[in-house]
Order: sequence, then C-alpha cells, then structure tokens
Amino acid sequence: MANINDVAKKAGVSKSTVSNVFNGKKNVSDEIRQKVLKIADDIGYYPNKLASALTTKRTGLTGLFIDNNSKFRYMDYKLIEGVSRELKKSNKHIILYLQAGKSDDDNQIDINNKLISEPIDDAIIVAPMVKDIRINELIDMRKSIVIIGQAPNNSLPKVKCLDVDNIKISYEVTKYLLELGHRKITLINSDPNMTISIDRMKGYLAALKEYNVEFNPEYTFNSDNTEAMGEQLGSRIFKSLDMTAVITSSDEIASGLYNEAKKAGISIPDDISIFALGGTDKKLNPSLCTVYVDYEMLGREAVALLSNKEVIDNQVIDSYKLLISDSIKSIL
Amino acid sequence: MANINDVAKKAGVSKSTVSNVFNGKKNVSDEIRQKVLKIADDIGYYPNKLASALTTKRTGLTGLFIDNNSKFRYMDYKLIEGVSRELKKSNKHIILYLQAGKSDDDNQIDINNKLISEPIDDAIIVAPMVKDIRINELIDMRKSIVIIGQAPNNSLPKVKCLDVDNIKISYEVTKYLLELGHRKITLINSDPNMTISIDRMKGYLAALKEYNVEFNPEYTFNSDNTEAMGEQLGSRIFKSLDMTAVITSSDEIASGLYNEAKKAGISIPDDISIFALGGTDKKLNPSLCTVYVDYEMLGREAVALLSNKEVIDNQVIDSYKLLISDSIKSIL
DNA sequence: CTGTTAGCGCATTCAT
DNA sequence: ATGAATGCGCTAACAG
Repeated sequence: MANINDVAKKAGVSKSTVSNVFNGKKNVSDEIRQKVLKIADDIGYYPNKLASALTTKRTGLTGLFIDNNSKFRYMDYKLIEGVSRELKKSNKHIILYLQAGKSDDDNQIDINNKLISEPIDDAIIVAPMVKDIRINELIDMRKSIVIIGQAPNNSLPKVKCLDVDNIKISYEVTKYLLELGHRKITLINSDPNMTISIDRMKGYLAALKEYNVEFNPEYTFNSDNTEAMGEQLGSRIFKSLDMTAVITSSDEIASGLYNEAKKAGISIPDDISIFALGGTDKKLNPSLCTVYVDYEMLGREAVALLSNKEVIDNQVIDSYKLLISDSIKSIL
Repeated sequence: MANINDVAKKAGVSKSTVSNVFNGKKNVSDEIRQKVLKIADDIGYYPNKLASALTTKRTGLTGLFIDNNSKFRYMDYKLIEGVSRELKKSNKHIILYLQAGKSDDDNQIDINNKLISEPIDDAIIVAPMVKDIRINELIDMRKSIVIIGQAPNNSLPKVKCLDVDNIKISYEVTKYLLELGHRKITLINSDPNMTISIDRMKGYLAALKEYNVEFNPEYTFNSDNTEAMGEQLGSRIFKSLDMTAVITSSDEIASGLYNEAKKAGISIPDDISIFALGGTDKKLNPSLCTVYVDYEMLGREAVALLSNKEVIDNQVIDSYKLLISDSIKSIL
C-alpha cells in the first residue's frame, strides 16, 4: 500500500506538500497540486486515516452507546438511522457500542470495556442509567457528549441532553381524552423514580386541573412496561375501578390490557378507551391510539448538538405526534 | 492523557515491558507485571488503540456497508443488530457505512467516499449491486469480505457470500398453496434480472412440476416491490386472471394487492389467497401469510464467516420460517 | 509556496 | 526477563 513518501518521491516534492494537497491547504501551486494528485491516483495512494488521526486527534467517528441488556427497541433502530445519516452528511461515521451503563460485576470494571482508548471524537448515549459509568469515562476523556433521554441526576458537569417533552405529551393525551368526555382516567406510569414518570404525572395533573377534574391517586399505577405487567394490571383494575379510559406508559402495557380485556369480555373502545404513550410499532386490534416519536430526527438533532459549542442545559425536541386510532371513543 | 512512556518511567521499566504487560505477553515477571498494572491504573493509563493499530494493522472494527439510497429496511435493522452483537463477543465493534454501491456520478468516484483508508479490519456488504465499486475497493485493500445477499455475478475473485435459500423458500410456499388445493397460482417476482427472482422462479416451477401443474407464463409478473406497484398489478390481475392464489415478492406488494382487492370488493382470503415472500414486519388485516427470515442470525453468521479462513463459495443459511396466517385459505 | 524536522503512541525486532 | 532502537504514516511548526 502506497504511502505519503512514495508520492512525495515520485512527484519530487516533500511529504508535507503532499499532505497539504490532500488536506486542501491553499498554499500549494496548482501545477504541483495536479501533479501530486495525478501521481497519487496512479499509484493508488490515499491518506491513511489511522496515521493522521494519531496527530490530529480526530477520527471522524462518533460513538453511539446503546445498552446491551435487551434487544434493540424500535427507538434504538431509529436513533441509529438518524445518527448515521446525519453524520454521513459530513463524511463521518457511526460506531456502535453495546455497553451496559453499569458494569456487570458492579465492583470491578471490565478492563476490556474501558472506553478510554476508543477511537471516537464524540459520543451519544442513549437512555443512560442514573449512575452511568460510561458518562464519567467519556467526560474524563474530554469527549463531547450528548445524552438522548433523561440526564442522570448526578451528572457532575453539565452534559447536553436531548429529549421529547414528556410533560407536554402526557398533558395532550390526557386533554384529548378529557375532551372526549372522559373524566375517570387511569394513568399507568413507569417506574416512579424515573424522571419520565414524574414528567408524565405532571402533564396528567395539569390537564386534569384545567378541566376541573379532581385528582384521585387510586387511578394511578406504576409498571415495568412489560406486556405481562399490563395483563396483571388489567386483571386488577378492570374489576375494581370504574374508569372510562386508561393512559398507559407504553404500547406493551396496552397490549397486556388488550389481552386481559378480551379475557374479561371488556370491549375496547366501547367499554374502555386506551391511549398509550408510545414505545413500539407493534400493531394491535383494534388499532391502538399511541404517541409517535420521531426518533430518527432525535438522532439527527443529537449529532447537530455534538458540534454545538454553546452550553445547553437540556434541549427539548418537539418531534412527536398523537396517533389517533380505534382504541378510544368519545363518551359525550 | 497518560501514555506508555509515563508508565514506563514511573515504574522504572522500559516501554516495551509496559507494552508486553498490556498485550498479555508471557515474558514479564509477575512482580513487574503487577507493578506496571498498578501504576497504569494510578495515572489512568490505557493503551491508545489508534497508535497500536498503526503498527498492528488491526483496529477491531468491522465495516457494515448498507446502501444509502433508501431508508433502512427491517432487514437492515436486524443485520445491524446481529452483526454488532456477534462482534461484541470478541470485544470488537461495528462501524456503519451508508454508501451506495455505485457512485452517484457514475463517471467519477467521490474521493471522500473512498474506502481505502478506512480503519476497518474487514467488511460485510449488504445486498450489493451487480457491479459494486465497494467490493473492488475492499478487495484492493485486501480486507476480508462477506456479502449478505447475492454475489455480484462479475465478482472477480471468490468472495464469501451468505444468503437464505430462495429457491427452497419459494418452493415451500408454492407447495403449501398447492397442498391447500390451489392450482392457479400467480407469482409476482422482483426484477427479472436479479438472482433472487430467478431463484424464486426455480422454486415455484419445481413445486408446480411436483404437483403436475402446468406452468403458465401468464401467471408470472415482475415488480419493483413497492406498494404502488402492488396496487397497479392488483388492478390488472384481479380483472383478467382467474387465479385462486398469489405469491408476492414482498409484503409491500401484498399490501398493494390488499388495497386493490378492497377497492374491487374482492375478499382475502375468501376470493383469493395471498402469500408474501417476506421483507417487512408490516401488519395487514387480515394478517398476512409471509416468510420470516432471521436476519439477526444472518448477521451473526456473517461475522463468523469473516474470520473463517476456509474458502467458501456460497454459504446458504436456513434461517427462515413460513408464517401461516389469515390471508390464505384451503379450497379443497 | 515549499521543504526540514520533530513528534503522535505504540509494537517489534534484536540485543543483552 | 528486560531494554534500546527503529518504524508505522501522517501532520504541524518552523524555516527558507
């Protein structure tokens, strides 16, 4: 494989001139530039990115960090797509790291998973843990970082975050149901300690207040977003509560409710309306009212944020849409 | 950022000893090994991958090449997942290249898209073009390559290929319909020049022959796998042909047929059975009979093949399943 | 506008 | 078992 010296020698110029040519530096005469380019092409020379990265400290690679614990979700796929397409615009590339936010063995960090020497210019972290070792490592490396999802509360220095406005989404979904005449609306939330749950509760409360509906804590639940949990909750609330609508933290929970409703002879949406807060593109019957989030766009925005020098505390992106469908009904 | 010299100096040893320690070389006394490790940990040293790659010629990165012309398909997502998870097992990572197989401007290769200096050890190419410039470049670079999908016919040296057995799939689908009593079965194929179309035709013919059904060329069509094309074909064949079943080259085509059938008042599966040859995970109503291919597994296999030194001409993987559902009906 | 020199951080001979 | 020297291929700072 030809290197810069071969070209320089054949062209009768110095290495730095060749380097200048390939880096688009202006201080090379047109004549020499052409000559160098011609010879380089002849002998099949092209600068070695590894070598140049060693001095420039730039690889043109951005790390996308996805938790390794479960299969990729719809969101992961779309983020990968958005990030890689956006990087492509500036001839950069994505490298995927499937790395858990906490070490498997909590006491000892796997030395092979140390990020310190990874050949990336910057990093995007998807849905980090509350105490995420990757973030600290990355900060130590002085990489610029963008987090997609909630910032870990302990986040020492300010880290740029990108997320959808969960308060607003929850508010709008609740309001939508209220406008259809629903007053007894159950909210199935995620883990109560997660910021997203708190946000969703805020939006829910805000909408209720706006419609002068008194908040009843008996109408709120928490879940782990599995279908099984949806079934479990369904079997419980369908019997004990007389709500007319349910907002679920995810499509999976909704799916569990569907199963349980069928078993109990409850009709959706005739007996009960269900509005999910998104998560997958799973199809249900009757088709589920849910929230579509443009994760691909979130990915693109994350890339844009990486090179944004301003210190931004927490960027909120409005890239969602309520998908109105057959699982809700007006009761006016 | 600490480097190997810092460690060597503090430990009172030479750089090469430090190097030996981190590369697991045996010729270092335990005493010194511990000392070096301790000091490295203290000052936060870890070998720089860029620098070591410069001499070892190995980056631990595998390129996955996906065509950039359209949005990612279901297949792409699953391949990304399979490849990256398999690489992860050996502490390697995936870097995504969204690069068209042919240069946008056919006469002139974009110098920025040259692969020659990319920091990858090997490459996996998804569904290459017939004349794919990326493959030639990669071969010039002496990278090991695995192709997922059909090998380009012109493929100069032998390149490892990985694909599902399209003949067999098509054969089994056709047979399935034949066993349900169907005799007039339309086959909507992809581009007639693509190997996959030829294979599917082979399987189709084989099954027909086995059941002594004479082949009628009027019952075969070609498509570009868009939903629009499905509608177009539907409007044509629903009127003119009296087939009882249709095999479509993709779920999208099937979706087009669904639309057109609805418009024409044709019931699926009562009037006509539809069996798709896979492609997406789009849900239709009535739910579509289609072929599920385990692309994630294909991705894993591709990674395994990369490090397989044997010269294998064309590896066929049986990782599919017929998904029987509501769009077909027995007419016995 | 061009060339010389000096690293970047490491792995790899080859001595010892 | 350890160390000194050399080179991987390039960019950057400076000198001319």
